[in-house]
Amino acid sequence: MPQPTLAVSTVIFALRADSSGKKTLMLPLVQRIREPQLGYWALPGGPLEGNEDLADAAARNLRSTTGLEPRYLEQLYAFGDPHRSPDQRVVSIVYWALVESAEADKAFETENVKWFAADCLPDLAFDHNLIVEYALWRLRTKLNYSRVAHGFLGESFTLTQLREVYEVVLQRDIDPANFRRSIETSGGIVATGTRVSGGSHRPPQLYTYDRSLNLADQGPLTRSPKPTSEVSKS
Amino acid sequence: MPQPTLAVSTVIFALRADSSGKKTLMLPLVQRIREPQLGYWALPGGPLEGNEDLADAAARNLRSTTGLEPRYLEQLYAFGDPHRSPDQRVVSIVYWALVESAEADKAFETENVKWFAADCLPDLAFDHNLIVEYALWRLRTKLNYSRVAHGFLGESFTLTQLREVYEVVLQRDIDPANFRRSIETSGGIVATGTRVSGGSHRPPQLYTYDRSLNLADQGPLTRSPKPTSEVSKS
DNA sequence: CGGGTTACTGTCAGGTTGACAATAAGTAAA
DNA sequence: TTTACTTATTGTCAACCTGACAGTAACCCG
Repeated sequence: MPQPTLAVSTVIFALRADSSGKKTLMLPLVQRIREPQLGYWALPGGPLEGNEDLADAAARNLRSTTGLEPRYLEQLYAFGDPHRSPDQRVVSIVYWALVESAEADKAFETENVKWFAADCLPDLAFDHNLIVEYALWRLRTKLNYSRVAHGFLGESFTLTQLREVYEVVLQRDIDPANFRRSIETSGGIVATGTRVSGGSHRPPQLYTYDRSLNLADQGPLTRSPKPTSEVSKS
Repeated sequence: MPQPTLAVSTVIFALRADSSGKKTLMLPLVQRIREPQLGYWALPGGPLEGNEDLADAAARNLRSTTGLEPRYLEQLYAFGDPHRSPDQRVVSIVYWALVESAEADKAFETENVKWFAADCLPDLAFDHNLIVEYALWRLRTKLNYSRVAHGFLGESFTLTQLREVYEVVLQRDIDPANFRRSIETSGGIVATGTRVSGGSHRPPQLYTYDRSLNLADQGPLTRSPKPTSEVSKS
């Protein structure tokens, strides 16, 4: 009895402007260029190579698909239903990733790679609709109790930018005052002191995530934060 | 380049009396009878067979290890570090399971299968210490926002039994009055009307989990509850 | 300098939570 | 039979958290 084929795929999320210009949660898909499911859109993925860690394999095909580095990468689930691929048995270990908005706009798009709005997908290859649905659920759930939101943003950001991430992903308006309070009390964020001028309004302050805290919330699996010499600075 | 070997293992939890008679969170381990890591204790597991779903494979080796049916079974994580097994590349898809206390006591124990207290394990084979640590973290985390606790109990139970599950797993005392209130308001539990007599105190009421709700909390992955004809009963 | 816009602070009512007092309903001992 | 003991169950209260929203601050632009 042959061993099942092992593949690694990734659900890549970014906030980008959709066709109407509104910031939307989007993900890149690739069009299948061979059977089975030729022509269908699918999650980027491929076989596990050589001596590569699972997460590295995910990062690699994220890079080859979008040309970008993920700011957040986490294992989602292993899908192994015997009939999820018509011909041969394939077990897919799926990761989900967040990439920064600013850079995601620079990502290449080709004939066979397109970005789709996460809540408005066509029929995808295999069980990939279910996979995306689950990734979306995980992202939304996790936004509420951990700090994944920074995966969509750059090094520093205003509270309004951070709030916008929540609003777009959770699809509801959030009171700016209450948002500020809850973020400030739950900690993990540090004011840089610098402000963004230029808007025709009071200039907002820039914040950074506190790297001395590790709130990725994966328990014992979390790689311990690299020992930065900055810890003693404050 | 050979495909990595794919294996399925399971962390099985049950509440059982330890040597001193105290209810403890325990798990069964098997002793390795071949290289690599001969003699070390390890999680029960084995290769994926034929046309079997991943969860079925986990359930199968849970049955063959403990002789019991799990009351709860969920995928934990796929471990694929290239060096986790010395000789060949093995990717393990690990599940975690809860079995009912009453029955767990009937489970067979042999020379090569023993139960260990979850918080007091020897050095295990491969990366299995890390795996158990993560499973334990997941169990404790999940106890707080979902209804997994019933996986340790039978069909019906008193609130004290339910509370005891929380106390043993989370290793802290819980106020019975507050526990009752929080369980009652969060719902999902139904009084059966019958009481347990025999104790030298006021007889407690028996409760059942409300099967019409699905609070396993796996989002879209949750198999929808079997359409029972009982739904229309109430 | 005044209007427009967003940043930020303050307040208040309602809900939730933990600590703990009080009562209920059994068994067992006196 | 009455009292003691044990757990079940209900009630109360203060501290805290949250959502709604009013009010002030600081910038740009005309």
